[in-house]
Amino acid sequence: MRLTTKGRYAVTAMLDLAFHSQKKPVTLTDIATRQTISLSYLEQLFARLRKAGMVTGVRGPGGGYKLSRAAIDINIADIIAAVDEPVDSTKCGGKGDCQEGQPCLTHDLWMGLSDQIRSYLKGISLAEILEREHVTEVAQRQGQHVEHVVNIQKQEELSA
Amino acid sequence: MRLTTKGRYAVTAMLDLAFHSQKKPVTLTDIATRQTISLSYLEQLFARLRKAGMVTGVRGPGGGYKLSRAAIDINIADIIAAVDEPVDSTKCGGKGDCQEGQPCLTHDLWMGLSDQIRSYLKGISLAEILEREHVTEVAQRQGQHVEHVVNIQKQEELSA
DNA sequence: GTAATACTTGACTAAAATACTAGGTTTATT
DNA sequence: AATAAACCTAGTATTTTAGTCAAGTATTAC
Repeated sequence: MRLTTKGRYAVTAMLDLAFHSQKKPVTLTDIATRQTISLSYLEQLFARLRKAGMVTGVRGPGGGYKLSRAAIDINIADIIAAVDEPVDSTKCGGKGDCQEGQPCLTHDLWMGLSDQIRSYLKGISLAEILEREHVTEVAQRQGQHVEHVVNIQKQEELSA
Repeated sequence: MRLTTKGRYAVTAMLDLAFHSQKKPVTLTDIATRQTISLSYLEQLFARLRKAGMVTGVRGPGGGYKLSRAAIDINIADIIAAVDEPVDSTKCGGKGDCQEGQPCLTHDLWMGLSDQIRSYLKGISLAEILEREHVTEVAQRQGQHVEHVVNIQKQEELSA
């Protein structure tokens, strides 16, 4: 499990999508504008997210992207895994037969830690982040849409 | 908080150091050999770890590196922070005044998540990882100390 | 059907990070 | 003095990141 800016872009875009695609699909142009990410870079990321089955593209005028599942069923670990190249972090190809068994000692240690982080991020859904952060932070700053937010959360609870 | 191969190398090296520096200092050459990391790369990493006050260098023959504190007082987040360049992940320099307040929405969301990961990793010490992983995995492979392992496992079961 | 809008694909690139190489200088032990 | 080790500095090849650019294909409103 790696945590890079690429993964951050993906999570950021997915959060934006989860927040804005309640009614109609959201265009990548919109996300690119709001999050100041280049459109083509977003296209690359969303191609992977689509292959991973997390988003659905709607073509034609009025189209865009929407989440394939409810926001509560999409976790952070899957988003990051979708856009990241899977790197083989072991030098022995996972066979555990480095010289004298020792070098793989810390490989195992690290991978155990990595798994912990992964399962931790698996336990966090888009919906949870929006719930947790959004209402307190953003609605305050924007000073509006508070009722709207609350309504959306209720809808999500029903569909979950 | 980023999680890259650089951080993994640092954690790996620190785990190796924690494991092998019980009595005398450990040379970077030893770590480089065991973990198949280039010596000079290790030197770069340990220069940062030393500046962060996590390791102490002992010069001269018989010298090497040792932990500055007990392994239980060194956490993973600090190790990664020590070797990583701090990147400003906000486009507005943390001032929160991107256009119309919107772009910083997801910045905040992500940084909240990043803080969660950081505090999670802050709660994991080198000593804990060694305890948790080491005995079961490595000793088995080495084909010795089995009784010792069994005893420790029983202790873990009791404490679990 | 045409046009508008959206998504797809592939080639390319500048900049940064990664991992390493080489060569030195101190410092302390023997 | 010789040696072993940390410590320092600079450079460098490779890979990844974070895009850009160009030319498509697909869908729907009209």
